[in-house]
Amino acid sequence: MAKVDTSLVAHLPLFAGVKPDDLDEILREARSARYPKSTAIFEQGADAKSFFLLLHGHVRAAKTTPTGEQIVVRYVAPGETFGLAMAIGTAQYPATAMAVDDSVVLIWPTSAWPRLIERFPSLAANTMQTVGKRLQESHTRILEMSTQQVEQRVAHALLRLANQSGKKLEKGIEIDFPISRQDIAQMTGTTLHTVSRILSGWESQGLVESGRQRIILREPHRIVVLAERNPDSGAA
Amino acid sequence: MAKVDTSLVAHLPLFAGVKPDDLDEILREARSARYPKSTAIFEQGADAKSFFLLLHGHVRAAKTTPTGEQIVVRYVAPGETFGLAMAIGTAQYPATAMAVDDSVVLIWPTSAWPRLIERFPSLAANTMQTVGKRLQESHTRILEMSTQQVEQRVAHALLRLANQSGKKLEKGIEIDFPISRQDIAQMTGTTLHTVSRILSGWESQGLVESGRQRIILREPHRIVVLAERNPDSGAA
DNA sequence: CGGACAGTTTGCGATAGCGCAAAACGGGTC
DNA sequence: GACCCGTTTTGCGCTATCGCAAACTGTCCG
Repeated sequence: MAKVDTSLVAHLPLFAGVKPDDLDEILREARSARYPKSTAIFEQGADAKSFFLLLHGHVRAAKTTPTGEQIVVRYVAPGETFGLAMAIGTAQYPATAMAVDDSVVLIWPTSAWPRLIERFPSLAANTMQTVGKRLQESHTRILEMSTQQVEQRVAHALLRLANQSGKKLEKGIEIDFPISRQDIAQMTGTTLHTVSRILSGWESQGLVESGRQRIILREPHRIVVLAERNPDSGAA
Repeated sequence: MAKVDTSLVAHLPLFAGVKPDDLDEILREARSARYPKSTAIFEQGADAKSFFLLLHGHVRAAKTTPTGEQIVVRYVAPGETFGLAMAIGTAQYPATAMAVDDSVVLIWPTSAWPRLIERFPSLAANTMQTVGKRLQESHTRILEMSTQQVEQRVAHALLRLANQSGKKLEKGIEIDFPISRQDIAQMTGTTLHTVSRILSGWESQGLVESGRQRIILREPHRIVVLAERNPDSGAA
């Protein structure tokens, strides 16, 4: 098993307050693995044998209903953890994780968690913060779904993606991994058709430039305006 | 300050794995307070000076948008904690808490938290579980809002309330605190008008009996069916 | 180079649920 | 016992969004 360079991960929030030597010890318990694009990392409902830290690539966490509909819970960016089922006291993964790009992850066995947090309390504290932040994001999402219309929700979703995984280029900000209209629909609680119509509209106004699983925000500022505008105060 | 009887709270999940003597020490750091019906316990955005454990009554946690719309994040039942901002690393409360019934709470100063979890690690672990559970509930709610129609969401919301705070009586299960159509609307992402229409419909079918801020589920089982039915497989 | 296919666009009805408005209904108060 | 106020009910028109269907397009593959 290849040794993981501590300098690559030392700055991550997860390891804030952990001493270099300790970090070394923590990393020794992990192995790394590569998941090619479009492969599943774990499935919803499967026993949570491991938890993960994403090093490279992008991972989509999605939840499926009994009737087969899906929603995207979140996109994981490099440096973030996922599959933390055990930390929150669940024996099975509550969602499915899939690499949307060729991805490299660190993997710890779930069984190592209790020992790790006992030896390194900041790990527990940092994880708590992470989970807390996700909880607040969920509440924000619920708030948006309750009070905003689809166009605003899509605007917010794209801005968040751009913020989290945007690649700056001359033309604007490009979302740095393949994402389809369907994916955006599943993030915002709508249908791919509606998303397509909205993006078409924006494209003709020069707000975005988009193609097959590719979106560039050309005028982020104007999209912010869209996201925040009160529906009934709009143009004629 | 009146001393809190440890036997009243020892069985709570929050204190699982805490020794009686330790529990005593933990409780010594808390004070208790009474909030009459309809009084605010803390406001969204205010500095998180304290965290709370509900002993009696019911508390509604709600989030308000910049434009004044509200959603109900959750109803707190006796034995549950709320206002855990500091645990999740936030200096301000992300929501407003209001007593919906005369309520009694235990209050710890936020500043006590770091010391408490250091001395009693199970507190931290238990809190992590709680937060994790809430995160999953949020995801479930998002899933429902994305894939189900209003009637099903209302059914789910009422079943959850009945489960959490239902009082069994001969006629059925009564939700044990005052709750308006508006409240239910804010839990399900719809309007009070739509909730009213739905409940009227159910009432005429004998599924519920309801009045001013009062709801009794007369036929929980049939409501479960409603909650789960696939929209397009319904009656003619 | 010619499919074949997944993803995207677009048109066109259908409709669930909203928004407004007005009326009816408790339930507590003086 | 009359009154007042917050809650609930209900009617009615409107529209944002869905759902289906069909055409289109960029990409990968042989």
